Amino acid sequence: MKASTSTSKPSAKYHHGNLRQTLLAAAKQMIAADGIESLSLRKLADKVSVSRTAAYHYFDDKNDLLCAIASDGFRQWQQLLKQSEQQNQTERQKFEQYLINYMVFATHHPEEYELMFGRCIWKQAQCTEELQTIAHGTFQHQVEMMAYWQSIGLVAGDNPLRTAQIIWGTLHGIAKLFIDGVYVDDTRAEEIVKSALPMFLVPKD
Amino acid sequence: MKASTSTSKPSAKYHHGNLRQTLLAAAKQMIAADGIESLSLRKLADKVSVSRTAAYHYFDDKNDLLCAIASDGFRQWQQLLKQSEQQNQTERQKFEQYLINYMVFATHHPEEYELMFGRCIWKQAQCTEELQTIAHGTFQHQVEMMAYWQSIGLVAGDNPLRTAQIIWGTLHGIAKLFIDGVYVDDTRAEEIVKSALPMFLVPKD
DNA sequence: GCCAGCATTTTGACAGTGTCAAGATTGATT
DNA sequence: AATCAATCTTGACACTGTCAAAATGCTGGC
Repeated sequence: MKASTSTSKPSAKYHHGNLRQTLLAAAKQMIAADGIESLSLRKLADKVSVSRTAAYHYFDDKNDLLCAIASDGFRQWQQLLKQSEQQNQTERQKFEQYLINYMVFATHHPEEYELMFGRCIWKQAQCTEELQTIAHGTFQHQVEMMAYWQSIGLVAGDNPLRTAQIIWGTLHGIAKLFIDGVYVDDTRAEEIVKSALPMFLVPKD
Repeated sequence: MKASTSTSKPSAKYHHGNLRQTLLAAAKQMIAADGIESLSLRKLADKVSVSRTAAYHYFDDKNDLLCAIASDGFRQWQQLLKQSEQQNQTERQKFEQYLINYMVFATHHPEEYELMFGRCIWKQAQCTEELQTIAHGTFQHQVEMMAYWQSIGLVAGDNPLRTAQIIWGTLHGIAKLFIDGVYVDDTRAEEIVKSALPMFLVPKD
């Protein structure tokens, strides 16, 4: 199979041309609008004006499609991290920025975040090899960053892995309580994270 | 063979007698075994040897049944808290015990925990008035305890609500990462929480 | 040109789901 | 014993994911 370097024209022909991408885009749009659980392959097919089972030529099953969306989410998150790391700031600022980035990403892409880190894929279904790989890479990177910040005396704690787990847990927990609608007050997730920040740092004085 | 041997009353009568309780018990057992999403009203009805729609006489719909299970979960959690609070320990010990209790409850009743705090009910569907009430009470209690520990100089921070949100977020996040299978290493959730504990406390010296 | 072969898409079908409406059964009350 | 309300069952419908087989259109070899 070859990557079609053809003219990317959205024609409504029998052979769609780039159905895989179209499906992914439409699916993302639909879960952003109505949530993961209200996405059905049939509604998706309808939206793209294609038959019910057309998607099965590009995805093994529904789970495979969701995994693909999650993988895209990880790529997006990695790119955002990359951009942010390039700005030259103090390490303290970078750490704070990382926490805020995490929160902003999670709350701005709640459904994709759920796919990336939620039970839907990780517990219930088995995840694609691609997803497994890219997710693991992201986790690894996360731990390494935490370990670094710890090594330079910015972040408290003596066990890097343990500390990374706790900090990530905190971010994840706050994000999920917001996303799932348990925290519904007007408090912004960002502010909560800023409040939590000193907890993680080595005492200054 | 039927599963009716588990219950002490193998009454296969038309009028079941205590179908509501039987349904709840069987449903809990099923979600504990195979997860929330693989619970169907029809399989549940089968297990209890009753017709497909019998449950509709006691529950508005599937969501209503799940809400009832979640409510029971909150009652169970409240009871566990009560027991634990009666033991006379130092406040510091009580705080630690609270964190551990939370983690043990979450990891020992993962599916019920998901119903209590997860998206399934809080985001996707609307929750029962009963659930709303009991859950709100639990949250309130949680915040009050945190505020108290903060007021006596045990827990750090000057904004009780904010601090409660963060600590709860941390617990929730770590719990969910374990429950959803993102944290799969042999590290025990309890130990992670114990590591996190000093983060929350006012520095000793 | 044309036709075989292949990738792509569709149609048909099936089992499973939640849920509503209407009927059947039973225990209790008059 | 007849009636009634609570309880449970049957029938039906729309919706879901997914498989097998058929249909369609593109492309390369003659």
